Amino acid sequence: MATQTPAPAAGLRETKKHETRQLISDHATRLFIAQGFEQTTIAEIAAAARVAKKTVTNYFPRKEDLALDHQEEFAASLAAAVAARHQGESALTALRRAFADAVAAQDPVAGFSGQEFARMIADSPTLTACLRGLHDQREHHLAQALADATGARSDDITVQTAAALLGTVHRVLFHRIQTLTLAGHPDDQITHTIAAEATQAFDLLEPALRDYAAA
Amino acid sequence: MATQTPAPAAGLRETKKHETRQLISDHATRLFIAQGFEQTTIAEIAAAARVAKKTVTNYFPRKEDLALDHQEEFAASLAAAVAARHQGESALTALRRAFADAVAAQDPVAGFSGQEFARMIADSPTLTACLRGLHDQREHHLAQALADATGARSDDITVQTAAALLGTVHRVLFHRIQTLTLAGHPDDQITHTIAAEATQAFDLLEPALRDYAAA
DNA sequence: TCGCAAACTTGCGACGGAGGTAAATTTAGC
DNA sequence: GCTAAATTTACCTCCGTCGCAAGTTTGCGA
Repeated sequence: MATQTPAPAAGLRETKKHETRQLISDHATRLFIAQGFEQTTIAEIAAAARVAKKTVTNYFPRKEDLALDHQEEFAASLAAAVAARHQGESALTALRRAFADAVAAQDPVAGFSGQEFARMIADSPTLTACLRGLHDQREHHLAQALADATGARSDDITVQTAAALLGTVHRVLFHRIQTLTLAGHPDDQITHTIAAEATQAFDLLEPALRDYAAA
Repeated sequence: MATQTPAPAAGLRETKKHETRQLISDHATRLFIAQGFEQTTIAEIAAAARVAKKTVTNYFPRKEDLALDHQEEFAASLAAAVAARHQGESALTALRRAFADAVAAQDPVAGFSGQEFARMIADSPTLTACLRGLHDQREHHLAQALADATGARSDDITVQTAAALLGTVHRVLFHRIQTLTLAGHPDDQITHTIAAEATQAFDLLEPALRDYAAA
């Protein structure tokens, strides 16, 4: 009886691990938003969460990891959209749809992160640099997905350029959402504004990439 | 006679300052290339140049500044090309010309930095992140130049998108030159290869931006 | 024309925070 | 209880920043 471990979820150990991680993350975001990212030390976060400093850096190797969550999901989002495109749909069309859906859902991954969060990022050079890196990773993953879709090599100049242009439009719109959020616009208004601007921006790429990577 | 100071250059102080700066910079690049960026400490550089640690960080606030020179020139290059465009020439055409010229001249600012230097950057996450930041600054300056040229606001979505797309093509080609350099291709061959690829890449933007910001 | 003192700049040692290693201690799972 | 993993503790290096001393330029008066 006592040895019947597998049934109740995934063991106490795993549970506590996730709890600790969440505990640290929660205290971190709270302190970051309250005092700013650069102004908050890892020691403070550890003290607030009642754990050792090493435990913090164990779960989150870099300080930025404490602030920016869902990095993997973000980096993979564009590649996933291309991989999941409909029959006969081009990469551009799939990415238009993916963006429109994310905006309609006011997805944090698209840039709807809340005003305080946007302020935290904007005020921290470290975090803006980190965000740039994430956009870059996202572009690389997209290039890989386009290479898979077209049969070309991922370092082919056409693939690279297509991925860069598509990723760039997403990046510009992401920043636009951030800027509007920072300026205090309500999410519903942003959703409306961005929809029109996205059409405009993506339309620029239509002649260049209309049929690129059509399934 | 002895009091005739103004004629010989710009004073003893300025001279020594530049000498010290150059001395530090030279030792830094030598060590970086020899052992890698991350593996070289500021203390080592200071010891090699026979100055105090603080003197190094005084001339070069961040460690990256020791490796990446001509940052201002790089960041301003695209904006300058647009500002100096010919009569009736569009921004796209001006930037095509600027890139072609830089490639023909094998300009370091376009990516012709030498194999060892390219290796140093590629091997260092810090430096690649810094380079991303420079591309970003370059895009911002370009957006400002486009805003000036068209009379629009620099945070206008059209300006932002145009700057991003144009900057992106330059960025992709820059990385391409770096990659080829890293792979050991001689500069003359790269020049030839890149010329064709640049035509291809810029052509993608022709339908979108053919007459944008035409003077 | 000359000297002199105030203001600025350069160089220096010391400190705080991020990130990492190694060993000791606790705690889940068997 | 025993093994293994997680957490803690202590310690270290290195980057980047903060007061302090020394030297140089400049403004002013003689």
